Parts: sequence; structure tokens; C-alpha cells
Amino acid sequence: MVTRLSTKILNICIASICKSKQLDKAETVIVDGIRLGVFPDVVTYNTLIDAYCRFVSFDAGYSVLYRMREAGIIPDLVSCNTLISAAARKCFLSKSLDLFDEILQRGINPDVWSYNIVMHCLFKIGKPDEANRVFMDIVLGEFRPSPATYNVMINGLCKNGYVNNALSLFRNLQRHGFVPQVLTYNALINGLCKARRMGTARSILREFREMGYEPNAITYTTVMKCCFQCSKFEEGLEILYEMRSKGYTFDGFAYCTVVAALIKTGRIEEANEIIEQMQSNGIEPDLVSYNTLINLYCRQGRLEDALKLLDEIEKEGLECDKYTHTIIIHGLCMAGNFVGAQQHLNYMNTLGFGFNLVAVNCILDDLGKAGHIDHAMSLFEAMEVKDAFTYTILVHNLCRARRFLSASKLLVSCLKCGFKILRSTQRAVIDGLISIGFTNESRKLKSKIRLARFLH
DNA sequence: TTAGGGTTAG
Repeated sequence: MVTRLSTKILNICIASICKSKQLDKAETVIVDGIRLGVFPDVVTYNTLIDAYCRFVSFDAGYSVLYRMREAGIIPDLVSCNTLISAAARKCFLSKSLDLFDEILQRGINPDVWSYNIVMHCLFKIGKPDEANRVFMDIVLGEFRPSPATYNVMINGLCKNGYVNNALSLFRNLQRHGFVPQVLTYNALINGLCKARRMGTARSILREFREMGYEPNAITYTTVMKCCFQCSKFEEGLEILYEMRSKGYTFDGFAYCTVVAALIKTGRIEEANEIIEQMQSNGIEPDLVSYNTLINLYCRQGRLEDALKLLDEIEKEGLECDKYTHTIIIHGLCMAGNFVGAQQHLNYMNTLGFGFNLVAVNCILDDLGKAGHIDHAMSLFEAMEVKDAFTYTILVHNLCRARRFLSASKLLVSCLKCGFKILRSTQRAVIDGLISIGFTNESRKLKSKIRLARFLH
């Protein structure tokens, strides 16, 4: 009894030390405890697994399992769930799903937490149908869904383009007594904003306030991004100032949202001012903040500074992601260094990143902008994977080069593939054909566009 | 111990 009580105290100490990221100290306390006859149990090790995963690496967390077994302690469901969720958090989604299979093979019965994480992973890797099957298993099976089950489902549906389904699930759940949390509303508002369903987003936001909820930093960032998407810059900036007065700008989220929006519309000076505010507020930059800063440098024509920062990030031990590399490739193109851009794309391949369509689209666009339209055309022909961006970029650049007949031909083949091309680009082709005297072709193109709209 | 906001291309 005394030992069990002491272990409980030990676990409280370890949890508190781990929370403050002092893992070495936690290890020392455990060793001291053993010396005094207080032995760690499964809870102690589970706390360590979580802390190592969060503050060191997934592998470091996973290796705690071996130490547990050496100490004669059998990992339990919490150990497994902790690892599965850590893998999911770090985007090792297939690893997370493998761990789930491992649980089943070891004869451990998963609980609703395990299933929630699996659903989350399936949504994240773009398999909404499979996630939905897991959801149905939970709802119709022996488990009682937790609020997180519904939140994962609503968010996953939104992220995979099924906002209407998310909305009907939300309403159905409400009819059955489900009380949405701030988190549920945030996920739904974000999904609606991304789908440009501003009217519905506004009414959900109204309902959120009527429930007596106060918007948090996440609600604010979501609504702010929505303002920028609708070109309501002043409103967006006002939200940033309000966030600051409420103490919600404690991390880089809000700043990065604003800076990215300003960069996109060419308001580079203002973007620079916001970055300076972020730095003077002492916010420790994470990878996304660094990516945003590199992007700003590239847009300012400071490619040398961007590459220097890239080096610094790697020296700091941060691993650059596909965004970092894509921004650099785009930066190299904007500086006219297409050879360097291609080399960096190849370098990405050697690092194990998959095919990067966004980067290739950037190269395509920048070639067009620099007047190398024939080069862009041959790159386009060589591309095995294309999307709506690829077609829009090339059609747009063909118009820029006043090659309206080629643009029209490409636009028609794009419509046949079912890709949605920007209305403004379609208009540019129609107007271009008229401007060079091809009125009949312009009329034919218009009717083909109408037909495609009807069919798709 | 799960789940919600930020960064790349038209």
C-alpha cells in the first residue's frame, strides 16, 4: 500500500517534470526512486512515452517500450494509444495505422480513443470512405462514441471536401442531444470558410455566440483568414489587432496568416512590418514561421538571405518540409535561375519527397512569366500529372504571349478533362480571340464552355 | 494520452 502510494506520488512528480520538458531530470528522479524502493509502473512509463514523443522524437518515445519490457512492465492500451496519437501528430500516418494493427495482433482490445485516432489518420491521408466505415463501426458497434469521435468526423469531412455532410451530421447530432464544443464550431466554421460558404459560416458563428461561447485564438485566426480570402484586408487586420489586445498572438499562427495574405497580393512592405512586429514580440519561430519568412525574402528579391536562413534552420535541427523546398524553388525561378530550380527539385527527390506538382506548376508559370513560353509548353507536354492549376497557368501564359488559338485549344482539352479553370482566364481567351479577329472561334469556345458547365 | 487555426502554384 505504502509502495503503491509512493509510486503515485512519483508519477505526479514525473508528469510535472515532463511537462516542463526536463526529461533528464525525470530519468534521474526515477533512478533515485528505485534506489529508495519506489518503483515506476506502467503510468510512469506511459508519461515518459508521451514526453519523449512530444519533445524529442517518435522513435525516442517508441524506444521507451523496450525499457518497460526490460523492467518487467507490460505496455497497456494507454501506451499504445499514446504512440498511435504521437505518430498521427507527427504525420507518420501509415506508422500510426500499422501500430493499430499491432495492437490487434497482440490481442489488446482497442478502445474508442484508438478508433478515433485511426479515423483521424484515414481522413488525413485522404481516405474519407474508410474513415466513415470506422465511424459506422463505432456507432453501430459495442463502443460509445466520445465527443472527440464526432469532432474528428466533422473536421475530417470538412477537410476532405464534404462540408454538406459535415453540416448535416452536425445538425443530426444536435437533434440527438449532442452539445457542440468550441472545437466543433471552429472545425465547421473553418470548413465552411474554405468552401467559400460565407453565409452559412456567418450563421454558424452567430449560433456559436448565442451558445454563450467566446471565440478563442483558433476561431479568430479562422475568421481572419476568411476575411483575407474575401479581400477584406482592413477587416482582417482589425481582427489581428483585436487578437493582440486579447493576448491571442502568443504564437506564429495569426502573424503567418496575415503575412501570407499580404505577400499574395503584393503588399510586401506591410508584410515586412507584420514580420517585424512578430519578431519584436519575441515569438519563437517554428518551421511554418520560417517558411513564411523565406517566402517574404524571395518576394523581396533577397534570395541570398533566403538561402542563408535555410542553412540556419537546418543547423538548428529543424527538418525542412515540402513547403520550404517549394518556396525556394519558386524563389529561384523568380530570380531567373531555372537550372537551379530544377536542381533543387531533383534534390527534393533524393530527400524522399514524392512528386511535387506545386513546384512544377511554379516552374511552369515562372517560365511563362519570363517569356519562355515554348520551354513552358515542352515542360507541360512532358508532365505526366497535371491539375487545374497546370492548365490555368499555361492557358494564362499563352494569352500573355498573345497565342490565343493555342490557349483556346488547351482550354477545350482542359474542360474535357473536367478541370475547373478560373473564370478570369476563360474570359481572357474569349476576349483575346475577339481582339485578333477570330469572332467565330470565340463564339464556338463560349458554347463549349457552357456545355462543360452543364456536364460537370 | 485523441480532435480545431498558420506556410507553396493559377
